[in-house]
Amino acid sequence: MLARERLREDGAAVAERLGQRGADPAQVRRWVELDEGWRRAVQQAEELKHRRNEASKQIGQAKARGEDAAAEIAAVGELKRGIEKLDDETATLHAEMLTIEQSLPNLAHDSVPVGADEAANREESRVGEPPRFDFQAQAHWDLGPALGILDFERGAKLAGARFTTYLGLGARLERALASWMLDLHTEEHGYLEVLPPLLVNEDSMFGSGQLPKFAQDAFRVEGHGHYLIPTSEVPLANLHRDEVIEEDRLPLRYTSWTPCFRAEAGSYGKDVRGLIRQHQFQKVELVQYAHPDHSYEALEEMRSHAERVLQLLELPYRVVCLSTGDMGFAAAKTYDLEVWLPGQDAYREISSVSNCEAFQARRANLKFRPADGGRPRFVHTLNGSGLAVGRTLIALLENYQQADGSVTVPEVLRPYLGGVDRIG
RNA sequence: GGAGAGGUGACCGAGUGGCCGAAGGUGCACGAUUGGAAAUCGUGUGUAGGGCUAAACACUCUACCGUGGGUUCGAAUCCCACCCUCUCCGCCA
Repeated sequence: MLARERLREDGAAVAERLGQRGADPAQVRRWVELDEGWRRAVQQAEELKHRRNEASKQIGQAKARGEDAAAEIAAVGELKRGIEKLDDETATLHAEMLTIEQSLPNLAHDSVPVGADEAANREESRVGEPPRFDFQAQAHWDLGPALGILDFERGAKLAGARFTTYLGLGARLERALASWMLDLHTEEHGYLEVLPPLLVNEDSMFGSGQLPKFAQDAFRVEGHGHYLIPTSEVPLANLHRDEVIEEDRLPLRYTSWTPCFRAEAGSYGKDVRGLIRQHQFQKVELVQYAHPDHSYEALEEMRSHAERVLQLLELPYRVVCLSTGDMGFAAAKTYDLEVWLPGQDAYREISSVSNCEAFQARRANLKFRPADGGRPRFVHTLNGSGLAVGRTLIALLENYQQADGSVTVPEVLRPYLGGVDRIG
């Protein structure tokens, strides 16, 4: 959520900037209107409550003296009706304000390119050379089944479209990748490994921004009110919900390897083949709670942590700064890492690293107490994939494929695969 | 799932209708004391929202004692529902 003071004092500018993100500027204007009415009503209601409280005090004292207070009690009845009416009014106005606030996306950072969609994204850098094959490169959806390590038909049989079953070295490679990534982030990048609940409550989904607006994207467990996490960003960003962190503990860095579940509503016909877009996939996630003054340094740092994974795997990739129109709801600035996929002859997203500034912190009430003893302030939260494991496996299969259909295993992973250096 | 106990400020803990935003203690901050420290003494120490203000934790009002409703002139305190924690039983990886 955005800061209310921001909407109040700078409504016109906010409306314009949110318009660049595809939000409806009229919503902001409506909010400003509601806010004026709400504050007026709150003021009146509080005035009446003050009078009621005073009168009640008088009544109490009169009764203590043994006097009859029937007349005073009758007079308070009048106030009560006024309070009730004003309370109803404020509640109605406030409810609509909340609906709007909760549906407004974050404001983009000044350095973000302005544009309607991914066409306006800005390429920041390219690292590594796409491999040249002297044979016809295959896509992972051909390589995997041929090697007997991915089974799309049986995934579909067991669960339906967008589900896959991994077998043998496929399953093991996925596990090895995740395990290696976690070790890298915990041992070299300073993250604390977390194994969180995979089902979370509504408050958690609200805190990180999935609810209420994107309910259709999530799987909800019927009869329990729990949601399957769409990313471990959700539990990690809610870890300190309603807490005040001492400043000297910042930044807090967490990493987690979990399955992620996404309904993929509205993605019909997109990436229907292969592992790219699944209802269930695994991801190693990075989350930081940073001091507001240092969150953009933290963003660059976190991006480098994700890049490191690709560099060590020697996978070619590029870095893209998402435009205002392509960014996610909670983000103020996002870098996507896109890995080269020879089977598709294209760069595809394998990691997304964002600074949400105080957007999630306001929703989840994440604060820190300044070292100078001042009042608690909102932290900045950052999240990034480090990396999407399934997509990393795709990238390995496609980039490391050989003419005979086998796949070599990158050096760094071999210890995690019991020394196996080739699949197939 | 069954039975019981309990949820109060950073923490412990008192409080069964008004004088309670909340005793007392611990912690923390500042001050006194000291050569310095400990001990001791004093003062202060919640969050959110509104108003006022150039701005402000300066002032003022409102709300908050697990959550949401209700009763009452008045609720931490009474009533209802729900959530969570703990203990025992059952079940179970």
